[in-house]
Amino acid sequence: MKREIDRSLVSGSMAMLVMKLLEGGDKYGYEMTEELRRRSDDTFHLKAGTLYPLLHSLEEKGLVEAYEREAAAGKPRRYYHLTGRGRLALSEKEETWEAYSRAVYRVLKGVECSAGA
Amino acid sequence: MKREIDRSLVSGSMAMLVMKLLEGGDKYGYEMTEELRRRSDDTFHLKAGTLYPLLHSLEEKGLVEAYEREAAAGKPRRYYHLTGRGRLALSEKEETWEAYSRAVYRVLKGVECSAGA
DNA sequence: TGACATATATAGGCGACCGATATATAATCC
DNA sequence: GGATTATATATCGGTCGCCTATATATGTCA
Repeated sequence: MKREIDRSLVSGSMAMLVMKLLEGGDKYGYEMTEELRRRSDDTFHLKAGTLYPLLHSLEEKGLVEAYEREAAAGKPRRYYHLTGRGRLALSEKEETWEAYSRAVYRVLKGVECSAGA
Repeated sequence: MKREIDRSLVSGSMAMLVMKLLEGGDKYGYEMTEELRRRSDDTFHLKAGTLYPLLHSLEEKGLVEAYEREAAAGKPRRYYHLTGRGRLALSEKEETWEAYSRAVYRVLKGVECSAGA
């Protein structure tokens, strides 16, 4: 079931979603793409070309920390850990998201704010 | 009250919101920025530099039609009308938006899909 | 006269995200 | 043995959404 989402609507929230995944425990990149796809019910297809630069930029900002660990087989994995500042940034982004989606809802459903319409 | 939203989260849905405004009747550009600000409870500050190019592109795609009308005073106003194709595109965008925000909700709230977590 | 609100318009730029491509390792299949 | 696929990370170049800055013209009010 491929419910591919219009890319123009998907912008901006990937950093929040990735950090949200890390809230539940340290993870490596490839794992995140899989988990995001599963948890979003196949809605988000986070690409490698998006994810890895995103993780690097989060690391630069001190929102995540990385460490390498060998896997049972294959290439060693680069795990990411959400820092304290990362948790703070995440909760801010969540608040922002909720305000944003509430506002969209208000416009779409025609809810007027105190002015009865 | 200035609840300015992080721009990186606001991307992508402006075309939908603008068409939604036009669903309630023909409007001119400046009017839309005011109404969007009001209907979103001061969350969306749609700028002229965003709106007018957006309206032009919607017109090119045949989703809206424009006509000029003189105002009681000041510059003549350019009204926009949502076409049939525009209404169709709008309802698609609304569906897309709802699927997207539902998916974000699922990730944020940790709702697993049938796999009990 | 000069500031401000109304009203539309474009150029230039920034940043998010993706496609294409490259890399290395291991398993599977023929 | 060779080809393909899955795992795993990485970068470059490009597209596209939105904004800042700027320009334009008109009317009002101090």
